[in-house]
Amino acid sequence: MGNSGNINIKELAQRLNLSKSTVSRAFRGHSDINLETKERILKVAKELNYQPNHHASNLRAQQSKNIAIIVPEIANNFFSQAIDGIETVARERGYHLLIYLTADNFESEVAYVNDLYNGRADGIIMSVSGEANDHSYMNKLEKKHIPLVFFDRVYDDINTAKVTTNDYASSFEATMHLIEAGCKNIAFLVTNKQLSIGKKRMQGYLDALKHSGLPFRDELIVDCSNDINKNYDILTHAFKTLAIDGVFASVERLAFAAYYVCHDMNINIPNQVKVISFSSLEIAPLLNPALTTITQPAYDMGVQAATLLFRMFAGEEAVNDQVVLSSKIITRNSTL
Amino acid sequence: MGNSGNINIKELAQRLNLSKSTVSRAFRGHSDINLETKERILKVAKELNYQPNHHASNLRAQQSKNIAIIVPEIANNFFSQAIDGIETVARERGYHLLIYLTADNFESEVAYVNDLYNGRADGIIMSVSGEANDHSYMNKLEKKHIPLVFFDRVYDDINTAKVTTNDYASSFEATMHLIEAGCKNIAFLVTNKQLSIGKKRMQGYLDALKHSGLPFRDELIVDCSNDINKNYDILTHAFKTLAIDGVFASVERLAFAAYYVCHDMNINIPNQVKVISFSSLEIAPLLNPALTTITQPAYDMGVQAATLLFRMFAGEEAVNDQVVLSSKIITRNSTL
DNA sequence: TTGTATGCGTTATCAT
DNA sequence: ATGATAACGCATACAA
Repeated sequence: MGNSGNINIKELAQRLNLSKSTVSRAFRGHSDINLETKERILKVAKELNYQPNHHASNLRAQQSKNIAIIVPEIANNFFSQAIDGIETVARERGYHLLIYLTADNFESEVAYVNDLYNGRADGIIMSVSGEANDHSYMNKLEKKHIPLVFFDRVYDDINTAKVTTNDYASSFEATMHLIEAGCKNIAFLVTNKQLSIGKKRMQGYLDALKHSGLPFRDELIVDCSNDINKNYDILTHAFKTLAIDGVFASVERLAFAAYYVCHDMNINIPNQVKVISFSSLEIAPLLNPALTTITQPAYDMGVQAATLLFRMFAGEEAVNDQVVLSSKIITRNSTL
Repeated sequence: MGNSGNINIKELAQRLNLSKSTVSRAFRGHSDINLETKERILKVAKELNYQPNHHASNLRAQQSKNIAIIVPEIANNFFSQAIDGIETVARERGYHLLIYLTADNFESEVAYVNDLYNGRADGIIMSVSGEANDHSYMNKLEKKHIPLVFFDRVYDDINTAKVTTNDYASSFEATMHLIEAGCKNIAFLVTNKQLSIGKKRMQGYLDALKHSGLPFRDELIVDCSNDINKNYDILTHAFKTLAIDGVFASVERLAFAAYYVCHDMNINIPNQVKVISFSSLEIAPLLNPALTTITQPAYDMGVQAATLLFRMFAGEEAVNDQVVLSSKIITRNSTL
């Protein structure tokens, strides 16, 4: 038997009475090779379960056919749908997907990126962690010629391709929607005010208030955490003290927290408080009450991000490409 | 400048006036090396962004430090939570995660598995596609010494480590719950009757009927698809014709479909129809009405699956390990 | 059309 | 403690 099941090109060539090069040619597209020889090789290869070793091939080719996806979390409607989109494009092109979860931890993010300088991935698609820090470390990627595409949550100061949605405009619109529904004390729920995405959404909120002549109250910007229990407490306190009659959640998770709190405090949605939220939840209509959402084209964003990355692989200077897709506000009972 | 940003061990050694071997030693744990030399090497390496090439290292070591995860879909509460669990364990051990989505397509599954014989991954964690077919092709993995762990959706005839939940028992219990709530005509919603997981859950349903002396009606086994519109039609027809007063959804998605249909047909849940479902939805309490669920420990299953895989990496004969975790029935308003 | 030889970047063995 | 060298498995340039 020998080392059963670990046949390499050399052994295969011996069994076929051919040279390694000829066998190799059978597996590559180009290079001349006799059709019959090729078929004979492939047939035996299949029988013996031979496949060219990935590391050896890639060491020569200096590429991995891997794409690294770095996201804060995966158990999240938005990100899982986006990954789905990336997968569709990557699979078409024969690329593989590596997944990294930062849990919004900046150190993890840095560690992952640093771990990708070694050829494990040919490119990176990333939605950045929530923490505000020095991210110049990312510039090293450029030096290594590893293409990078940001999506949704981006670092504005890093010069690379980006796929985002019209956060400012839809936030403005969402806030106007609440105002038109009669809300006067609208809370804006954020997880991280510093993050560019939080800023843009907040700016839309602020400008809508101003546009409508409503006063801005700093307390109504409710800075939440990633901890579900803490958020419950934060929101409970907010509802107790702020006379809130409208909630704009910049992130799905915070809308759910608001639902739980309102339920427990016997606050009726939408009669006493109206709620709108960024959300990719497909069953938003099934909630009690059905949630009015600003729905981002998550899947499509993934497709676009992957497409940009492949453009960069092809040598096109896509670094400056900024794709902006539109979110859609879907009105449901929570803002009736 | 030269080929900027693509420094290798040879160049690094030259700049340091050292040999490749010494530089290499600085990066590996073992082998003797002068501490000062080591620090000097690491310092310069960091400055130049040098990292040992992944393909070269792995070609030598004959391993990739990659784990392949093959699942039907990722935009799914259960699977994304399970992946989260796998990630936690894998990250701890310095392993990377490759993700493959089969969309319940058997050909894709086969293609992916076949694509993993080449060293790209050291092991596979898999939840199988829904189609019933000949899966003996998987035995090749064993020959290649690529450890395999199934979770949740398994092929019973493939002899390898498995992580599942007590599907039969919890299905029995779930059905009993409906019966005790007064249901007489309980529909069982499946996506694929052939798949082992569907069978086990169905058996629990059947035995509970028998146990309670309720008649079994074949029409009440409602075979659904993966297409959301088709399911809507199938269920609408079922509700129109079968006098259903209870629904047991073997899969989350089908419970949602039932919710939509009931809403549109003005069927009140739980007054006219009670609904229970396998589900990993974290916001089940927020649904209208709150959904009674059989909740699988998704995250934990991922952790267990990964742990088993590492045990196999370590050479332990875990092939026969069958971990069975318990699901939990959480009663909510949909079965009140 | 096929074979020979070299190098991809690393690490382990053996020498010094 | 450090250096020279072979080998991991493959794919190409060149020779035949």
